[in-house]
Amino acid sequence: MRRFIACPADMTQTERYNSREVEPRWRKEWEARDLFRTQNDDPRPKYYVLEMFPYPSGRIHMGHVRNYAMGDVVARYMRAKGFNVLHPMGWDAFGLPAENAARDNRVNPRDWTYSNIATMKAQLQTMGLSLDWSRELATCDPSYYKHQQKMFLDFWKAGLVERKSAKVNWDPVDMTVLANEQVIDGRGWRSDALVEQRDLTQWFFKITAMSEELLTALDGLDRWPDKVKLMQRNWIGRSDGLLVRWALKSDEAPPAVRELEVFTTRPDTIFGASFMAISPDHPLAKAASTSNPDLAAFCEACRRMGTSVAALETAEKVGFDTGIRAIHPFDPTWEVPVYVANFILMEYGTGAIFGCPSGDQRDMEFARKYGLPVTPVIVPADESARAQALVDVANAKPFLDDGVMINSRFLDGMTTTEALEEVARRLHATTLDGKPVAVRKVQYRLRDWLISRQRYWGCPIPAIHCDDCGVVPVPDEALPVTLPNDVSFDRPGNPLDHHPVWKNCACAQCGKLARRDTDTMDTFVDSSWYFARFTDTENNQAPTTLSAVDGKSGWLPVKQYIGGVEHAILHLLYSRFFARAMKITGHLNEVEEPFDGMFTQGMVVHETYRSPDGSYVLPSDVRIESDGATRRAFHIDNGTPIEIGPIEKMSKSKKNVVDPDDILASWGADTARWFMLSDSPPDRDVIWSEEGVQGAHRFVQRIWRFINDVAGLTSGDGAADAAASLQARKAAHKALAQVERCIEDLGFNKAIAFIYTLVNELDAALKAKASRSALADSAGMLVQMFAPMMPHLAEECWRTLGREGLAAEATWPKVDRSLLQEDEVTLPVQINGRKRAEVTVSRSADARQTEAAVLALDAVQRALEGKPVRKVIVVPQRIVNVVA
RNA sequence: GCGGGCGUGGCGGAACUGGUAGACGCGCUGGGUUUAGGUUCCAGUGACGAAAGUCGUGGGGGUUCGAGUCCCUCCGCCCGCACCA
Repeated sequence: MRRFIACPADMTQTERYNSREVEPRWRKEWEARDLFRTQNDDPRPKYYVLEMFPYPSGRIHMGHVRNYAMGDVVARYMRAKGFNVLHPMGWDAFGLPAENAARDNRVNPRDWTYSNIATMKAQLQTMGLSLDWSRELATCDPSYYKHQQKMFLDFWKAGLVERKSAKVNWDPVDMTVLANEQVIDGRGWRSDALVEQRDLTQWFFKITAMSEELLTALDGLDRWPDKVKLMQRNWIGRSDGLLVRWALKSDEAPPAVRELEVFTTRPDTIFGASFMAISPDHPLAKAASTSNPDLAAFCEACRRMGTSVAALETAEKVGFDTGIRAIHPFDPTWEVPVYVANFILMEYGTGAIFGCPSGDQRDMEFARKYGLPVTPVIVPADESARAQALVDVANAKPFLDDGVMINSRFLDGMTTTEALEEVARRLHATTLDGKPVAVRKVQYRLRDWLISRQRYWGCPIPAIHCDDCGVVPVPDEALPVTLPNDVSFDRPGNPLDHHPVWKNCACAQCGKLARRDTDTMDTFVDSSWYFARFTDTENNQAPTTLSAVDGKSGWLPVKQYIGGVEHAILHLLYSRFFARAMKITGHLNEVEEPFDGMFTQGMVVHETYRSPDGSYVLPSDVRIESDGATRRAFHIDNGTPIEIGPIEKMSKSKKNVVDPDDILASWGADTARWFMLSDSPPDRDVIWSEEGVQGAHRFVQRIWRFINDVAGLTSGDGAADAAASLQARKAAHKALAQVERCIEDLGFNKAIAFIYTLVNELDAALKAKASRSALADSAGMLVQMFAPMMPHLAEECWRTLGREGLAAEATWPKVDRSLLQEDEVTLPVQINGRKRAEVTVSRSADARQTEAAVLALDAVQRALEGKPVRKVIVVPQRIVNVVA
């Protein structure tokens, strides 16, 4: 409760704002009124705002605080604007850390996960987020994953699921598939065992069937960051080229193999071709290996090199001449050697290329290494640059730009673009075995999504393996296939596979004893549709309720999605695929793009601290002293000097972390939220600093004092200063217009800057004896403007001002445009582009009147020094420039 | 290597379609009040200069009455992809 103490200076003094007492009180009030529960049948227009749901790792971190503070501003603002806002929260609850915890601490993964969820939910609730907790979900709950299994089956029926063989990294000791990043120098990161390349039969979602669709639809995502769209474009990686078939010389090629098909985007360089290169996994390489033990050994060596990032970067380009010769499509006498090369990927194109050393760095290296000819075929269009380009090619520097063709027979003299068309046309017109030598082909980098994981803590794949019937889907009515609880992590490998009885089941087709699929789904599947699940309130029969999920009465697409840029490709691309797949299988009505607006927020970064021995020190163990320009750090316990290091992403290893619990407990949620939003543009990194939080906290106190001063005003409006009153109202409406615009653009830092300005102006109006009513009205608007960022303080101020109801329920005020118009405007006056004076004219003054007023100014005449005025440029409401 | 972004005071950053550069905050300086559970108020704070003024948005050039903003060029930093044919 606030209390006033009489003060000698005839001012009131307000007790300091106590967030510890105030914040829980208002949260209880919101909860008691069930304020943030969203009804699907609410007639107001719908607005769906969503932040990426967290993985229940144990505790929230400051990145969560930032992410959810932003989303909450949008949610509260749109609610005040009259929308029916959906703002839910859930848990991305499957994943490996739970299994690691189980192994290391002998806890059950489910117990570990749910206990983390309880902790983190309490933390989030302390933030005062306006979330509809009635829709909370956890992806590890059978009530969630049963729907996912149903959709898997529907996707399967629709031909969107495929079980096929793929090349994977297999760790023979841990008996599991490893991601490329987990293979270090060809060895498993845990076991140190040599990783084998294995062809395993795995489950895939056929995302490549939608490559073109996923690519072109990016153009329609106006409210996505360009950066994210670009990353997705590159990831999908469309290349337009030709498939060209080269005949093989019959005496060297294996029997029955008569041709080699290559994919190329540069057929114009075909006369610069000096070798063919094929993947060690290419059928031709395999066929040729049978009669050539050295080649077989070479291919085997290539396979063993692994696919780790390190291996690929350091691997030298090596090849093996198969002795086979290919015949140039335009010259039957021109023979080109066929090499097996370690850098050719079987997964891309046809697993075979022709190499043109003069136009490609990699081909150049290869040609130099094996003494293959280097024929320049393109030179710069600019003749003066040609000689140098030829010297460069001779010196092993390929020419990569477009230009003019040389050494290319019928192409000579054409531009690169012309040559491309001409070659394509001629290759198409040429036949080999009665068919055109070349056809156009669009190739994508995107691969099918491998969703099989040999893990326990994931969504079981609802499939049955029967010796007689093959792979059989689990019938819908047998769902969910639930995870057993009694699993052991004593042995390496998949606990589901080791479970004594779980995998035994009856075949859904023939009824004979069969085995469950023991793989679980990639956890990215779980997060690819949770936003749709949130739209459902009680229906437990189907993954979505069509009337609620999208279309006229539904929620999707999410109007504003907020999360880290690290999901730019994986999660956001998978979700786009899922929405399309869900539409095909009838789980969505019409939506194909799940997220209408996407925003990627920056990280929370912090200074690093190190003791003299080099070890990192937590910020909470450091005391900072500053004398003038320099800041020094000392250990809080023993006073040892601490070195202040660079500002980096918060990480446990560098110990530059602050615990949200500590921040929320000592400063309060509003201060933490305010600082998170105020200090940097939301898409950039924000530096967490003690000084910064203090500044935010000072502002909280300042608002509290100001509101109490206004609430405590007793003087009637009669004694008020009319000009100050008008100023207060103008300031409030001016700020309101700005804050609105900024919040809608997600420019929270700018919105906050305008709120600061408003407080400065209202403080001045208070001192200038503005009327009680003007101040109270303006202060009310101020409270509404910061309510989305600091909801608890807003409630307390709202009540102090004696306003009805809750700030969280108040309708957003309307900007009074008439108050934004000034009767007189002050314009800067430039002489020859340099500011020399200012002129104040009536708002309605036309250019002639303004010009006359400007030329009458002493300062202008002085600056002109008697020179004649050649021209006067008057930009209404902006500026005047006198040209002399 | 390819693609993208950015470069503004001591710091974080403002500046909508070219129109008073540095809003707002942090920090700092000086002063007042009070005194300590993260005080508050006033004044100042781009550089140089006593001042009028001059110079200032990574460097150089250009377009324009006028450029942080547009164009060319160079430099630096950050991010993404990386043997993709």
